[in-house]
This record gives sequence, C-alpha cells and structure tokens, in this order.
Amino acid sequence: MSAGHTGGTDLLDPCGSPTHPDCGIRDVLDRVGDTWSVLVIAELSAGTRRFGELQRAVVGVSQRMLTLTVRRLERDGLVTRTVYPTVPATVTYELTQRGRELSSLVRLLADWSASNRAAITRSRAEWDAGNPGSGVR
Amino acid sequence: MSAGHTGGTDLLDPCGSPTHPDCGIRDVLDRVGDTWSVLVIAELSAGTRRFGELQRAVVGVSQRMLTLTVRRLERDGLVTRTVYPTVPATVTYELTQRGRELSSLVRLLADWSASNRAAITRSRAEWDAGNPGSGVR
DNA sequence: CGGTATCCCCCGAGATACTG
DNA sequence: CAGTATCTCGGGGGATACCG
Repeated sequence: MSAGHTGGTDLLDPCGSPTHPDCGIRDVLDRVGDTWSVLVIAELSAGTRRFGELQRAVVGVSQRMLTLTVRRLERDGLVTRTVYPTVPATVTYELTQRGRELSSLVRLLADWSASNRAAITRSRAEWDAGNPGSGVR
Repeated sequence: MSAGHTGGTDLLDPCGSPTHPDCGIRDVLDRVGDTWSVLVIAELSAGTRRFGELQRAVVGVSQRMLTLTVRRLERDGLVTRTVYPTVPATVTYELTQRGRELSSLVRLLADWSASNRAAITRSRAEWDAGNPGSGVR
C-alpha cells in the first residue's frame, strides 16, 4: 500500500472522506442489516405474498414493523406492492428483479448462517465461560 | 407446498415454533447487520490489523464501539485477538477461517451494494417524490 | 384485510474522562 | 497503545387502539 490509508476498504468507503458519511455502502447494507428486511426478502423469494401471509410467515414481526419494512423495500425498488380494489382490500408483494438479485446473495448468507450457527453458538458459550461478567453480547 | 405453512422460510426458521425466538438465524445475521461489524470484517479481510489501524481505517467508529465490535467478533470465533506484552500494549486482530468465509460473502454483498447504490438512491428519490410526508425512511 | 396513529420503553451508540 | 467506565440521547421497535 502506498498512501496513508491502510487499504482494503476502498469499496466500502469509495470517497474516503471522514466528513462525508453519505459515501460508502452503509445505507444499502442497513437494509440488509435491519431486523426484518432479510426475513421478508427470504419469504418473498419463494413467491408473491399477501400482507397477512407475510406476517404469519415472518414469525414475530408486528403489523407496524412489517408495514415499515415492506414500504422501505418498495422505496428501494426491491419489491413491488400491488393493491386490488376488493373489499376488504387485497395487497400483494413481490420481489423486483433487483430484489431477486439481492435475495440470492441473502440466501448465501442464510445458508452460511445456518451451517455455522451451531459452531458459533458453541464459540460464544466458550468465550462467555472464559470471560465472566464481561457484558459483551 | 403441502403443510399449513406458506413455505420458503424453513431455512430461516428451522424449528417453526412461534414461542421459540432462539430458532432461526437472526442471531448470526445480527452480526452482519450491526453498524460496524461488516466494515471491520472488510478491513481485516485485507490482513492483520492493530487496534489503532482498525480505528483509522473504519472511519467514524468510536473507541468504545470498535472495542465492542471486535470483542463480539472474537466471541463468535470470527477473529482472533493477539496481545503482545510490549509497553505500551500491542494488540492485533486477524480473521479466522470462519471469518474469512463470512468475509467472502460480505464482499459479494458489498460489491452488489456498490453497483446498485446509484439506482437505489434514484428509486428512493422517486418514491419520496410520490409519497410526500410519509415518514418512511 | 391491511393498514395508521400514539404512547412508551429499551438499548445502540456517541462523547468524554480515566488507566495499565 | 489499547482499552474501561459513565453519562447521555435518539430512535428502533413493541403494544394498543382505531380506520377505510
């Protein structure tokens, strides 16, 4: 490495300016990072879903958070929202092409998580045993 | 799909029990999701780093949050922490094999984010224009 | 059915000060 | 240099009630 930078993060912080938080990919990663988006994307990767179907499939999500989550995904162009003028209302959600691209990456992450979950849980238990009362979680 | 389940989330919720929040891969995904882990992993994917090097490379992270982040990564067996008994102390961090596996997936996500950032930003602007004062962010 | 609108609480995370 | 220890604040997110 030649500059004053330690290198390696250029992709994550393309502009390199400490005073410019809008650079980097955090805003996109935040969508992957938030509590429910990944789970909603995973469910929608299996096909079109109605609001209620989504809520039942994504165990534990509140109505409020599901609404916020699908709205944000729609805003990012990751899902399309379709309203049918029935009574009562019928609304379906579906991944866009962009959403499907992301979901395939999310699937890799999910697969990795599933196959490493046991080992990580064990690692945590061992660490906690050797570091009592550290407060780290 | 044959059962009463809408299907598609088995990987994300292997046990399917609503009363068992410990199931699923959220706890692993949370590590990917939190603010700094991904950035630290990305930096460490370029090689071993000292604490101060990490803090300079990961622009914006506070000392406290960097400490917490590397401790959690260590706890999960994603990084190793090595203390050299020099004065003052020297501490280095390095990805484990498991950490390198995850970092390669994170890299895919980072690449995707970088190439889709502009389009997503545009999509958000359009959505905001058509949904004034919605409060969704 | 598929949402809004409110209230409220917890904790993630920054700022600052101190230490082996 | 590489951390702890406190204090603080904002907002993510749950619970509940109401609506077209």
